[in-house]
Amino acid sequence: MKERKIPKETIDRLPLYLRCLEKLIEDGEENISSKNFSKRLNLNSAQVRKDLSYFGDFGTRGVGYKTKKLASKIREILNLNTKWKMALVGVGNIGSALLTYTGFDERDFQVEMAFDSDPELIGKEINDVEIEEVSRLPERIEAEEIKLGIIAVPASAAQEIADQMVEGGVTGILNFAPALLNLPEEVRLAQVDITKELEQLVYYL
Amino acid sequence: MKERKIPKETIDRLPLYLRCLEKLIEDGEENISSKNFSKRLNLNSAQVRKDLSYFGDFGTRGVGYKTKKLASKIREILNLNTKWKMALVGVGNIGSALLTYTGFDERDFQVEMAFDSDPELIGKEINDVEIEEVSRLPERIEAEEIKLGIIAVPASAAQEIADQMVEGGVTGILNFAPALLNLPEEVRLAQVDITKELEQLVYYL
DNA sequence: CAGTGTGAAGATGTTCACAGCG
DNA sequence: CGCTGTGAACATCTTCACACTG
Repeated sequence: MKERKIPKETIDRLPLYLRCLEKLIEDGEENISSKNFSKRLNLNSAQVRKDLSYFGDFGTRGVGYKTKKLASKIREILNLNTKWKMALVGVGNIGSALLTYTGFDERDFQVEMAFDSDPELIGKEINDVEIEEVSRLPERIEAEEIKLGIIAVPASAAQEIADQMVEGGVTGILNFAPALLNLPEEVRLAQVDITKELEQLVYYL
Repeated sequence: MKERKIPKETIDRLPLYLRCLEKLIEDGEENISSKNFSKRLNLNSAQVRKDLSYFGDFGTRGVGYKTKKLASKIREILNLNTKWKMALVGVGNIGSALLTYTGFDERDFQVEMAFDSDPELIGKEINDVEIEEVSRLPERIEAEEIKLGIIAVPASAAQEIADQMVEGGVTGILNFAPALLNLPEEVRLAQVDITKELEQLVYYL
């Protein structure tokens, strides 16, 4: 293992490796080669080996990678050994879908609190989460030490919410609003932009 | 303008340019320089100029780009001059959020039909769209000449739905299921993978 | 001897720097 | 004179090819 800088593309692929491994483990597979891996994920096998080698020598020459050991290693690399509690802001279409979303691995991610500005919604419960008044956001996430925020408000309100999240001590934001957020250096952003995806998609059609 | 191959990263940025331009137009701005553009989008100004120059010489030296002209040019490049009708499959959390989603520019994208396998849902209407039996999917999208499909079913069912969409003549798929789809060469895929985004995000925290 | 780990080559994307135009 | 458009330099990422090992 070398102390090289890790390409962000490699980080991009780690979740895919992990997902693939978990399927293999379920099927009772004990080992997987980079070749087999690469076939399943439509990658080059050298890519797989290089990606994994950034983090250590996990493989066995002549054999491949042990599925369980590698999965556990990747979970460790990705910081998936604590359950991440998240604060959701904006309980509209997307927000309420996320509150009942079953796609998160419950081991890893959980929406712990939800906020909205609509008085009609305050106090309601969705999936055991009570919707709170958005003005309490910074105070509440600070008190509960929540480090992950999800923004599901209209674009026009997104920056303000982001600022409040940062104020409350969040270090990562998942943003569904089609807005460019200005964040301090140390706060990481992941953007999910459905319209942008569609616009790109139709370019190629 | 050269006949060079256009980087996919450039295509990635076009929707952002467009969104920025539309805001500028709203504000009554007639021109924008690559420098100003780059500040708003956190890019290098040479990047902006290079991206735009792939499609023609849209700028005026000493002045910049005409906001309206450029916006209209980008819409043309992205194929946003027809309204894209979409077929949604899977009216669960995410699916129903998409049916009432107001984030699509209605000029460009519209969910035209929706399908599910749950008999409880068939026949119901959400936002003027009647939910149909998923077995009718290929036939119906072929009849209506729908070219864009949205997959919002569990990962285990995603490939099957994708196949049926292709059978019905879809040429682009937006997939929300955390599954790797196998598609014919000519069908384009856009993937929205919330859990993957979160997993990447926490790597950096 | 099959399959990893990795330098080196190749491909792709970004930034610099400046000629040249309006 | 300011700003575009663009070769050339630079940076990053991917793939090749093979030495080496379990």
